[in-house]
Amino acid sequence: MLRISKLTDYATVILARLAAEPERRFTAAQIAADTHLSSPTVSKLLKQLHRRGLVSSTRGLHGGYLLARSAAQINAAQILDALEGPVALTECAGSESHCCIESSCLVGRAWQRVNHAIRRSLQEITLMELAGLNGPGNQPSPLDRGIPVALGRIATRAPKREPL
Amino acid sequence: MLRISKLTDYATVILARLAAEPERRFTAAQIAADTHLSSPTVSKLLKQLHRRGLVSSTRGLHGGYLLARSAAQINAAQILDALEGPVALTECAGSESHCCIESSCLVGRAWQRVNHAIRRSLQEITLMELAGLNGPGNQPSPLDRGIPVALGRIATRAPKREPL
DNA sequence: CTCATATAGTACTAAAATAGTCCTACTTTA
DNA sequence: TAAAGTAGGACTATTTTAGTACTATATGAG
Repeated sequence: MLRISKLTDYATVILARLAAEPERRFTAAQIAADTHLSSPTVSKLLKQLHRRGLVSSTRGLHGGYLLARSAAQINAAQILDALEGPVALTECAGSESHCCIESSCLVGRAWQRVNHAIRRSLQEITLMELAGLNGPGNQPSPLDRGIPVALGRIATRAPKREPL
Repeated sequence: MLRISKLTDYATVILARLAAEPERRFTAAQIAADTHLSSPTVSKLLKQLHRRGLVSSTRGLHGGYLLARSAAQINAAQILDALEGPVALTECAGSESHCCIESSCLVGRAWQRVNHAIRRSLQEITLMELAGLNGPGNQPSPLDRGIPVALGRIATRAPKREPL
């Protein structure tokens, strides 16, 4: 029903690998071998992750990649954003009038709120949790707190359905 | 970042239109005119919604479509399911061993939980809310209750990443 | 200073999912 | 029995996604 792209999934796998050994500098080839992903794909993703500031890189001999900050400071929303950009559940790009009638745009508004709710929940999920690195303590996830969605009554005037 | 397909969005628009006048029987052409969607697309979607039991249909002269049950009894998860089927955030179809290493599948497991959390939140959202039909009372949405995600520690044995 | 080993960036190709259209068959009622 | 409607499937085009290849640039070792 809701999907993330394969590449985003791969990126999470790659980040999880880096998170498992935060001190170690990995070459793209090493990660490819560890994750069984194709090496060009891994390179491509690491480049993208670097551009978005999730990993830091060193060029040249003995170069490689490193998590830019600790796994606890990286969350799922950031990973999604890095790979897929700020795309929303629905896209009603640009003009607000020729795509749908007023009632339909109210629907769009509702989706947008759902979108925000999901996004908030994604922000609560750290890479540490995604990577299963919660430590031996089995402490409860911060996600056990609830996520309010607050989809109350919607304004009468049709608002623009804009990306997240 | 997360997307639903255009068709699913359209379907919501169509359902919202039906919900606005629950007594009235709409022809596909009428809905198309109201929503400014193309008539073949509307027909296609209504057929699909009928097959999934969200709308009831009457054939022949003066036939048309009607919401199968009240807008309060239809939720967003049902709509998504009807249109997109039980697809999950990640798809690690079938075999569990040749797609990724153990740690990566732990990642998959985490996505699955996120998936469930999102799904639960979607189930809380009724068509009434999506259509902005909460009535003049401006009563708070049932979604103001929190949604626990419960992404705690994950098992060590790599589980299969299966669809929702 | 030069070579080997890495990342960085860009462009291209192939495959798959999505969106949209068309056509034919069946049903009901006037 | 004809008109107005839904039901269903097949087909096409478009877009997105995934994957590959190639070139440039940076770094450190000998």
